[in-house]
Amino acid sequence: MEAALRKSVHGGNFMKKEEKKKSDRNSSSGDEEGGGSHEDISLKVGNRRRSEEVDDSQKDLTKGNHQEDRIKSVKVEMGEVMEENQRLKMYLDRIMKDYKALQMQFRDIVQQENTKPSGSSITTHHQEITDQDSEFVSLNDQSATNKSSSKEKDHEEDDNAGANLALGLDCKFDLANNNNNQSPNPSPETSLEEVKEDAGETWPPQKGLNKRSSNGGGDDEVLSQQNPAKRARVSVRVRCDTPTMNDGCQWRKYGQKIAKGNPCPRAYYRCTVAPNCPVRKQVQRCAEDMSILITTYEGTHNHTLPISATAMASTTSAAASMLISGSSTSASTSTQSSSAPNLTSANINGLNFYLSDNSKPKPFYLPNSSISSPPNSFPTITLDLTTNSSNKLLGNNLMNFPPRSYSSSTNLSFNSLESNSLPISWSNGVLNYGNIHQPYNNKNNNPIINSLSFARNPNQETLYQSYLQKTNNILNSSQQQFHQQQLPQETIAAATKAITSDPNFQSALAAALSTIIGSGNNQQQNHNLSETFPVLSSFPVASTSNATNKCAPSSTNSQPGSLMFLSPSLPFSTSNNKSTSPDNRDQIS
DNA sequence: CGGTTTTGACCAGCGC
DNA sequence: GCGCTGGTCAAAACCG
Repeated sequence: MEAALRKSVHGGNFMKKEEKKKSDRNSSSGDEEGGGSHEDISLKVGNRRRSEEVDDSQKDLTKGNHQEDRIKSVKVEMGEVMEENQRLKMYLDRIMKDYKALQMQFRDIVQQENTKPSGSSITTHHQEITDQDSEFVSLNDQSATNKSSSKEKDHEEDDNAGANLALGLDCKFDLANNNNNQSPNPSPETSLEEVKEDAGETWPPQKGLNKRSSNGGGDDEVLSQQNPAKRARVSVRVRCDTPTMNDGCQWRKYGQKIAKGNPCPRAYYRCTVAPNCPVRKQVQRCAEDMSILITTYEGTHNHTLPISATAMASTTSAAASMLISGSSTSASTSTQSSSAPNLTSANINGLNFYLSDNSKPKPFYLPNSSISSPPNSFPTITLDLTTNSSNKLLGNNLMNFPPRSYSSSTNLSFNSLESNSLPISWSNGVLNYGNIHQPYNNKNNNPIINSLSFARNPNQETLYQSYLQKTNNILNSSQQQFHQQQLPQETIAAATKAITSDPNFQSALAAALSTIIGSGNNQQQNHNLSETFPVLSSFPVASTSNATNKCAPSSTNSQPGSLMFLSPSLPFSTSNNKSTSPDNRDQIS
């Protein structure tokens, strides 16, 4: 009975679909006869329609009529294809131009950084960018700052193999040194320490950490150096059904507590990648929406991060940097009225972060975030990755994300950059790295096979380094040519840093380009892309296939005439990153 | 057996 | 001072 019902329903649907298809076919063929242009029709739709046209044409042939119609339709079809071709070429040209311009700008920035005296205060926007850059480095890899030289020697091989490349700005510094052969400018170590002191970013358990001296002095020493007023937290909201998200790090649960106002327990984790790593995180389900996982990071890793962990670290570090720099900058912008929120800005890793009132532009890449400084608490920036923002890219503009606030805090919105900005799409708050779907396997803690889609293997790193050298040569020869492009300096600087300093961004670019070029034969496309953009060959170009990210439900439907990046994927997986899931036993109702 | 999780207890900050 | 709350500790339990 039930089966019969279902069958009938199915049949009904099928009939409806068939009818609709027919009507579509008729209407489309009518369009063809009208010779109308189909600017906004995507490849997919176009292909389907073309195949249907072929069917129609065959029917026509069987009737012995309309041979001319068929020729006509084929001509129209060819016209469409050519149009699409032109459009794609145009996109590719634009991307190429931007790409090269960004490379050039990046080189300029590197040179400027090399000649810039360290420790100066933020006075101009550009300098702000570079300062934030340093901050980003420090937040990501404090091994450079905290670890003694002996330890660095111990991990020299590891660093050479992966760390430098894994961490965006390390890569950048290497690039600067390799390419320019210039004397070590303010070494990363130097600038990093400054920034680190500035940020006060390592975990200083604000309350009662020192109360138990038996714990050992490792953390206490760190804690005593912290500036409690400047501890930043980065909260990441992710919609996922797994107990915790895999951000690439190893965590050990050390506590669980029922927090007020939330029936779900809050779990406390501590980073166990390094014995004395001060980084901790709290994981809690959102009370309003149990499907939302809120992960709050605090502190800075004092060790080299696994490649798989750099994405999340970059994201959170950038956000934390923004938060910290925002507060410091706002302190300096005393001309603003006290009633209105000060305009604060930062640029971390190529991301423009602005804290501003409503009258100010708010260029942001991240679709949803907010910053809050609740009384008696630490400044916290929240990255809301739960909403499915439009991934559309229209022309050169990045998308406008509507601000979304979920706390009584300063809202951050994301406006498009100026034209000529990178056509990189952020989806769900994080740069869309494509959609390589790795089966979860972290038992061996292998960063390569970890869930992050942009992990590289050593060979790719070698390729990348060789590419960097190549790139520099190309840049030298083409610098003049591209200097003629009058692109907004700040925009380019931001985008340049984003693309050059963070391999993740490069992977994203690869994914974006492969998506732009087409969704047909991905491997072929990626191969071609790699030829066009050698840097892309250094990274595992994120597949744009329709693999799904467990935590980021696919929200993309290719739309006609728009450049779409496929399924949003986070720079981390939401599957458990440990063989024994920390939260498997959570009493999350 | 070693690493991780669980869970009750402890402590400090804060508001009343 | 007292109670509440958040954060942490550490012994026991658990797991591969």
